[in-house]
Amino acid sequence: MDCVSGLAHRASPIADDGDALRFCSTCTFSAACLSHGYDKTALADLHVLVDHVGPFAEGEHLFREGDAFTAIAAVRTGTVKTYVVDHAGHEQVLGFHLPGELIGLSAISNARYPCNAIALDTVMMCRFSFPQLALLATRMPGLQEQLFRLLSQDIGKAALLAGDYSADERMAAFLVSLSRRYSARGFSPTRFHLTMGRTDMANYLRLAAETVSRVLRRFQDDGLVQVDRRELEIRDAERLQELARSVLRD
Amino acid sequence: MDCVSGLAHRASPIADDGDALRFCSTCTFSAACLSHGYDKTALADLHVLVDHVGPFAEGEHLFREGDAFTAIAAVRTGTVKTYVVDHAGHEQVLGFHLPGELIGLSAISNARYPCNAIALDTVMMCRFSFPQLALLATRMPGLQEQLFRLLSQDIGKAALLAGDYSADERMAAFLVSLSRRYSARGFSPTRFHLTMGRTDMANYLRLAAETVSRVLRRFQDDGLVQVDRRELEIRDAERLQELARSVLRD
DNA sequence: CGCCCCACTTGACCAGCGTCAAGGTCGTGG
DNA sequence: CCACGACCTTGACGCTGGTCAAGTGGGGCG
Repeated sequence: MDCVSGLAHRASPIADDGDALRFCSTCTFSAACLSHGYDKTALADLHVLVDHVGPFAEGEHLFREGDAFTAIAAVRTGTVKTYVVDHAGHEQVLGFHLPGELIGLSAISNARYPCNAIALDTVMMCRFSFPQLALLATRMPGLQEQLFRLLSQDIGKAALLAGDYSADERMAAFLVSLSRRYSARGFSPTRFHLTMGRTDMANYLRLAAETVSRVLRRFQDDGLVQVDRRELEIRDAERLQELARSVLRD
Repeated sequence: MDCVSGLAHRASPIADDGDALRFCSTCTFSAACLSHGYDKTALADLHVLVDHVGPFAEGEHLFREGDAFTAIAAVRTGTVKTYVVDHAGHEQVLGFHLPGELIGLSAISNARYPCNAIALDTVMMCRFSFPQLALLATRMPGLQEQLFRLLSQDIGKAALLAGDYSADERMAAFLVSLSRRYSARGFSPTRFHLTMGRTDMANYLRLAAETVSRVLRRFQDDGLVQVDRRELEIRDAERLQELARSVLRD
């Protein structure tokens, strides 16, 4: 099985021309992100330990809870959902990972993935062998520093949804976060496609799916957003941000 | 001000004899924890960049949100509470740090502390200069690995309380967690002193102080615990763990 | 010794959100 | 074109836990 947690597979439709890396902007971006700058020799060093994997079809698992961890991965295209299932069978969504974002940092501590990862649409990934990355980091202080920084960042992020916020605040924060993240990758900050269903959003925000539906409805009636099925338009970013402020802390 | 976030101060009542490190077991433990083993030369290397700070009196701040970050610190004695204040003035407790536990890992990403830290009783700390630690890590792969592991661990921990659990589950998980952590440091797993007030517990568990009171009362009536003011005895660890299971995921 | 203050407890009430149940709508395949 | 199913919406109702208010009790200080 073509899987992020393995290292054997290296097929990529983009790699066929023998010099794939030049064409993979996300990959270059990820490498730059890791090396914290576009230093040429650093990027070259990083590129040799990058692996392109995918495509994964919608509904396909990238890895499952308990799988051995060997590599961290960056999303190139598509959306990845990470989640755990509690002993009552309820799904707890931990996050949605958009293009350019890293997956797997929380797996380092036990060398096993602590959660499942599934593709919400067609997903392509860049995979970085972690042992090799760590080894390289001992020779590149900038890389080490950046890894520390990325890890540290994720600690704070997790605490974000842990507060006791209202359904409105959660939803607003979620939409603002999506908007900012899409915007950072060059997509429209005001119009985007929700790649996850209402149930996934609900499980992420710790709400019932019905509540998600009702809140979105009310946001629309209040002129904050325009929702049609999974297409979303933000119509009053100002007020939405105001609602999200206490959650996002900015 | 004697503060963890600064590096100038080095006074320690224990350091007076000129060879303090031998006597600071927590410090040695922390160093060992960081180097992931008791390798002698590694410990020696680590010891030279350790700083003993304190004592901090109850209510004294170790650092505040926005302070410049230079060092991570391990609690030697006492309890440290980390928290943020939302724009409505409500305190959100992020964690309680017992002897042997590290503070400050989430500050690496921005080089600023993202939260406040306050002593709940008399607190002594070991401080490790982070730049020096990172430098040393480039020469000691084991240390680097351990730092990655510790950072990664904290990512998962934060997600713990993020689920939508009942008041009972939260409280049970909190007590079981305290019990295990005290036990790991050689204290009794069944009898310990709650160093935080009901309000602090409530703000940590995202409950109202009244609810904390009621749940503890009911736990006592059901024979799960015996509470007298801040003294706590666990009387039925079995059932308490069963209640906490879904939160702790074990 | 006694007063006060603060942390905690207890009770009554209420609201937000989850649950259950019944529609609605879109896309797909026969 | 219709029928089915998945996903979403909408409504009615109830429970958990928050809020408000009134006690209780222990520790510290005069």
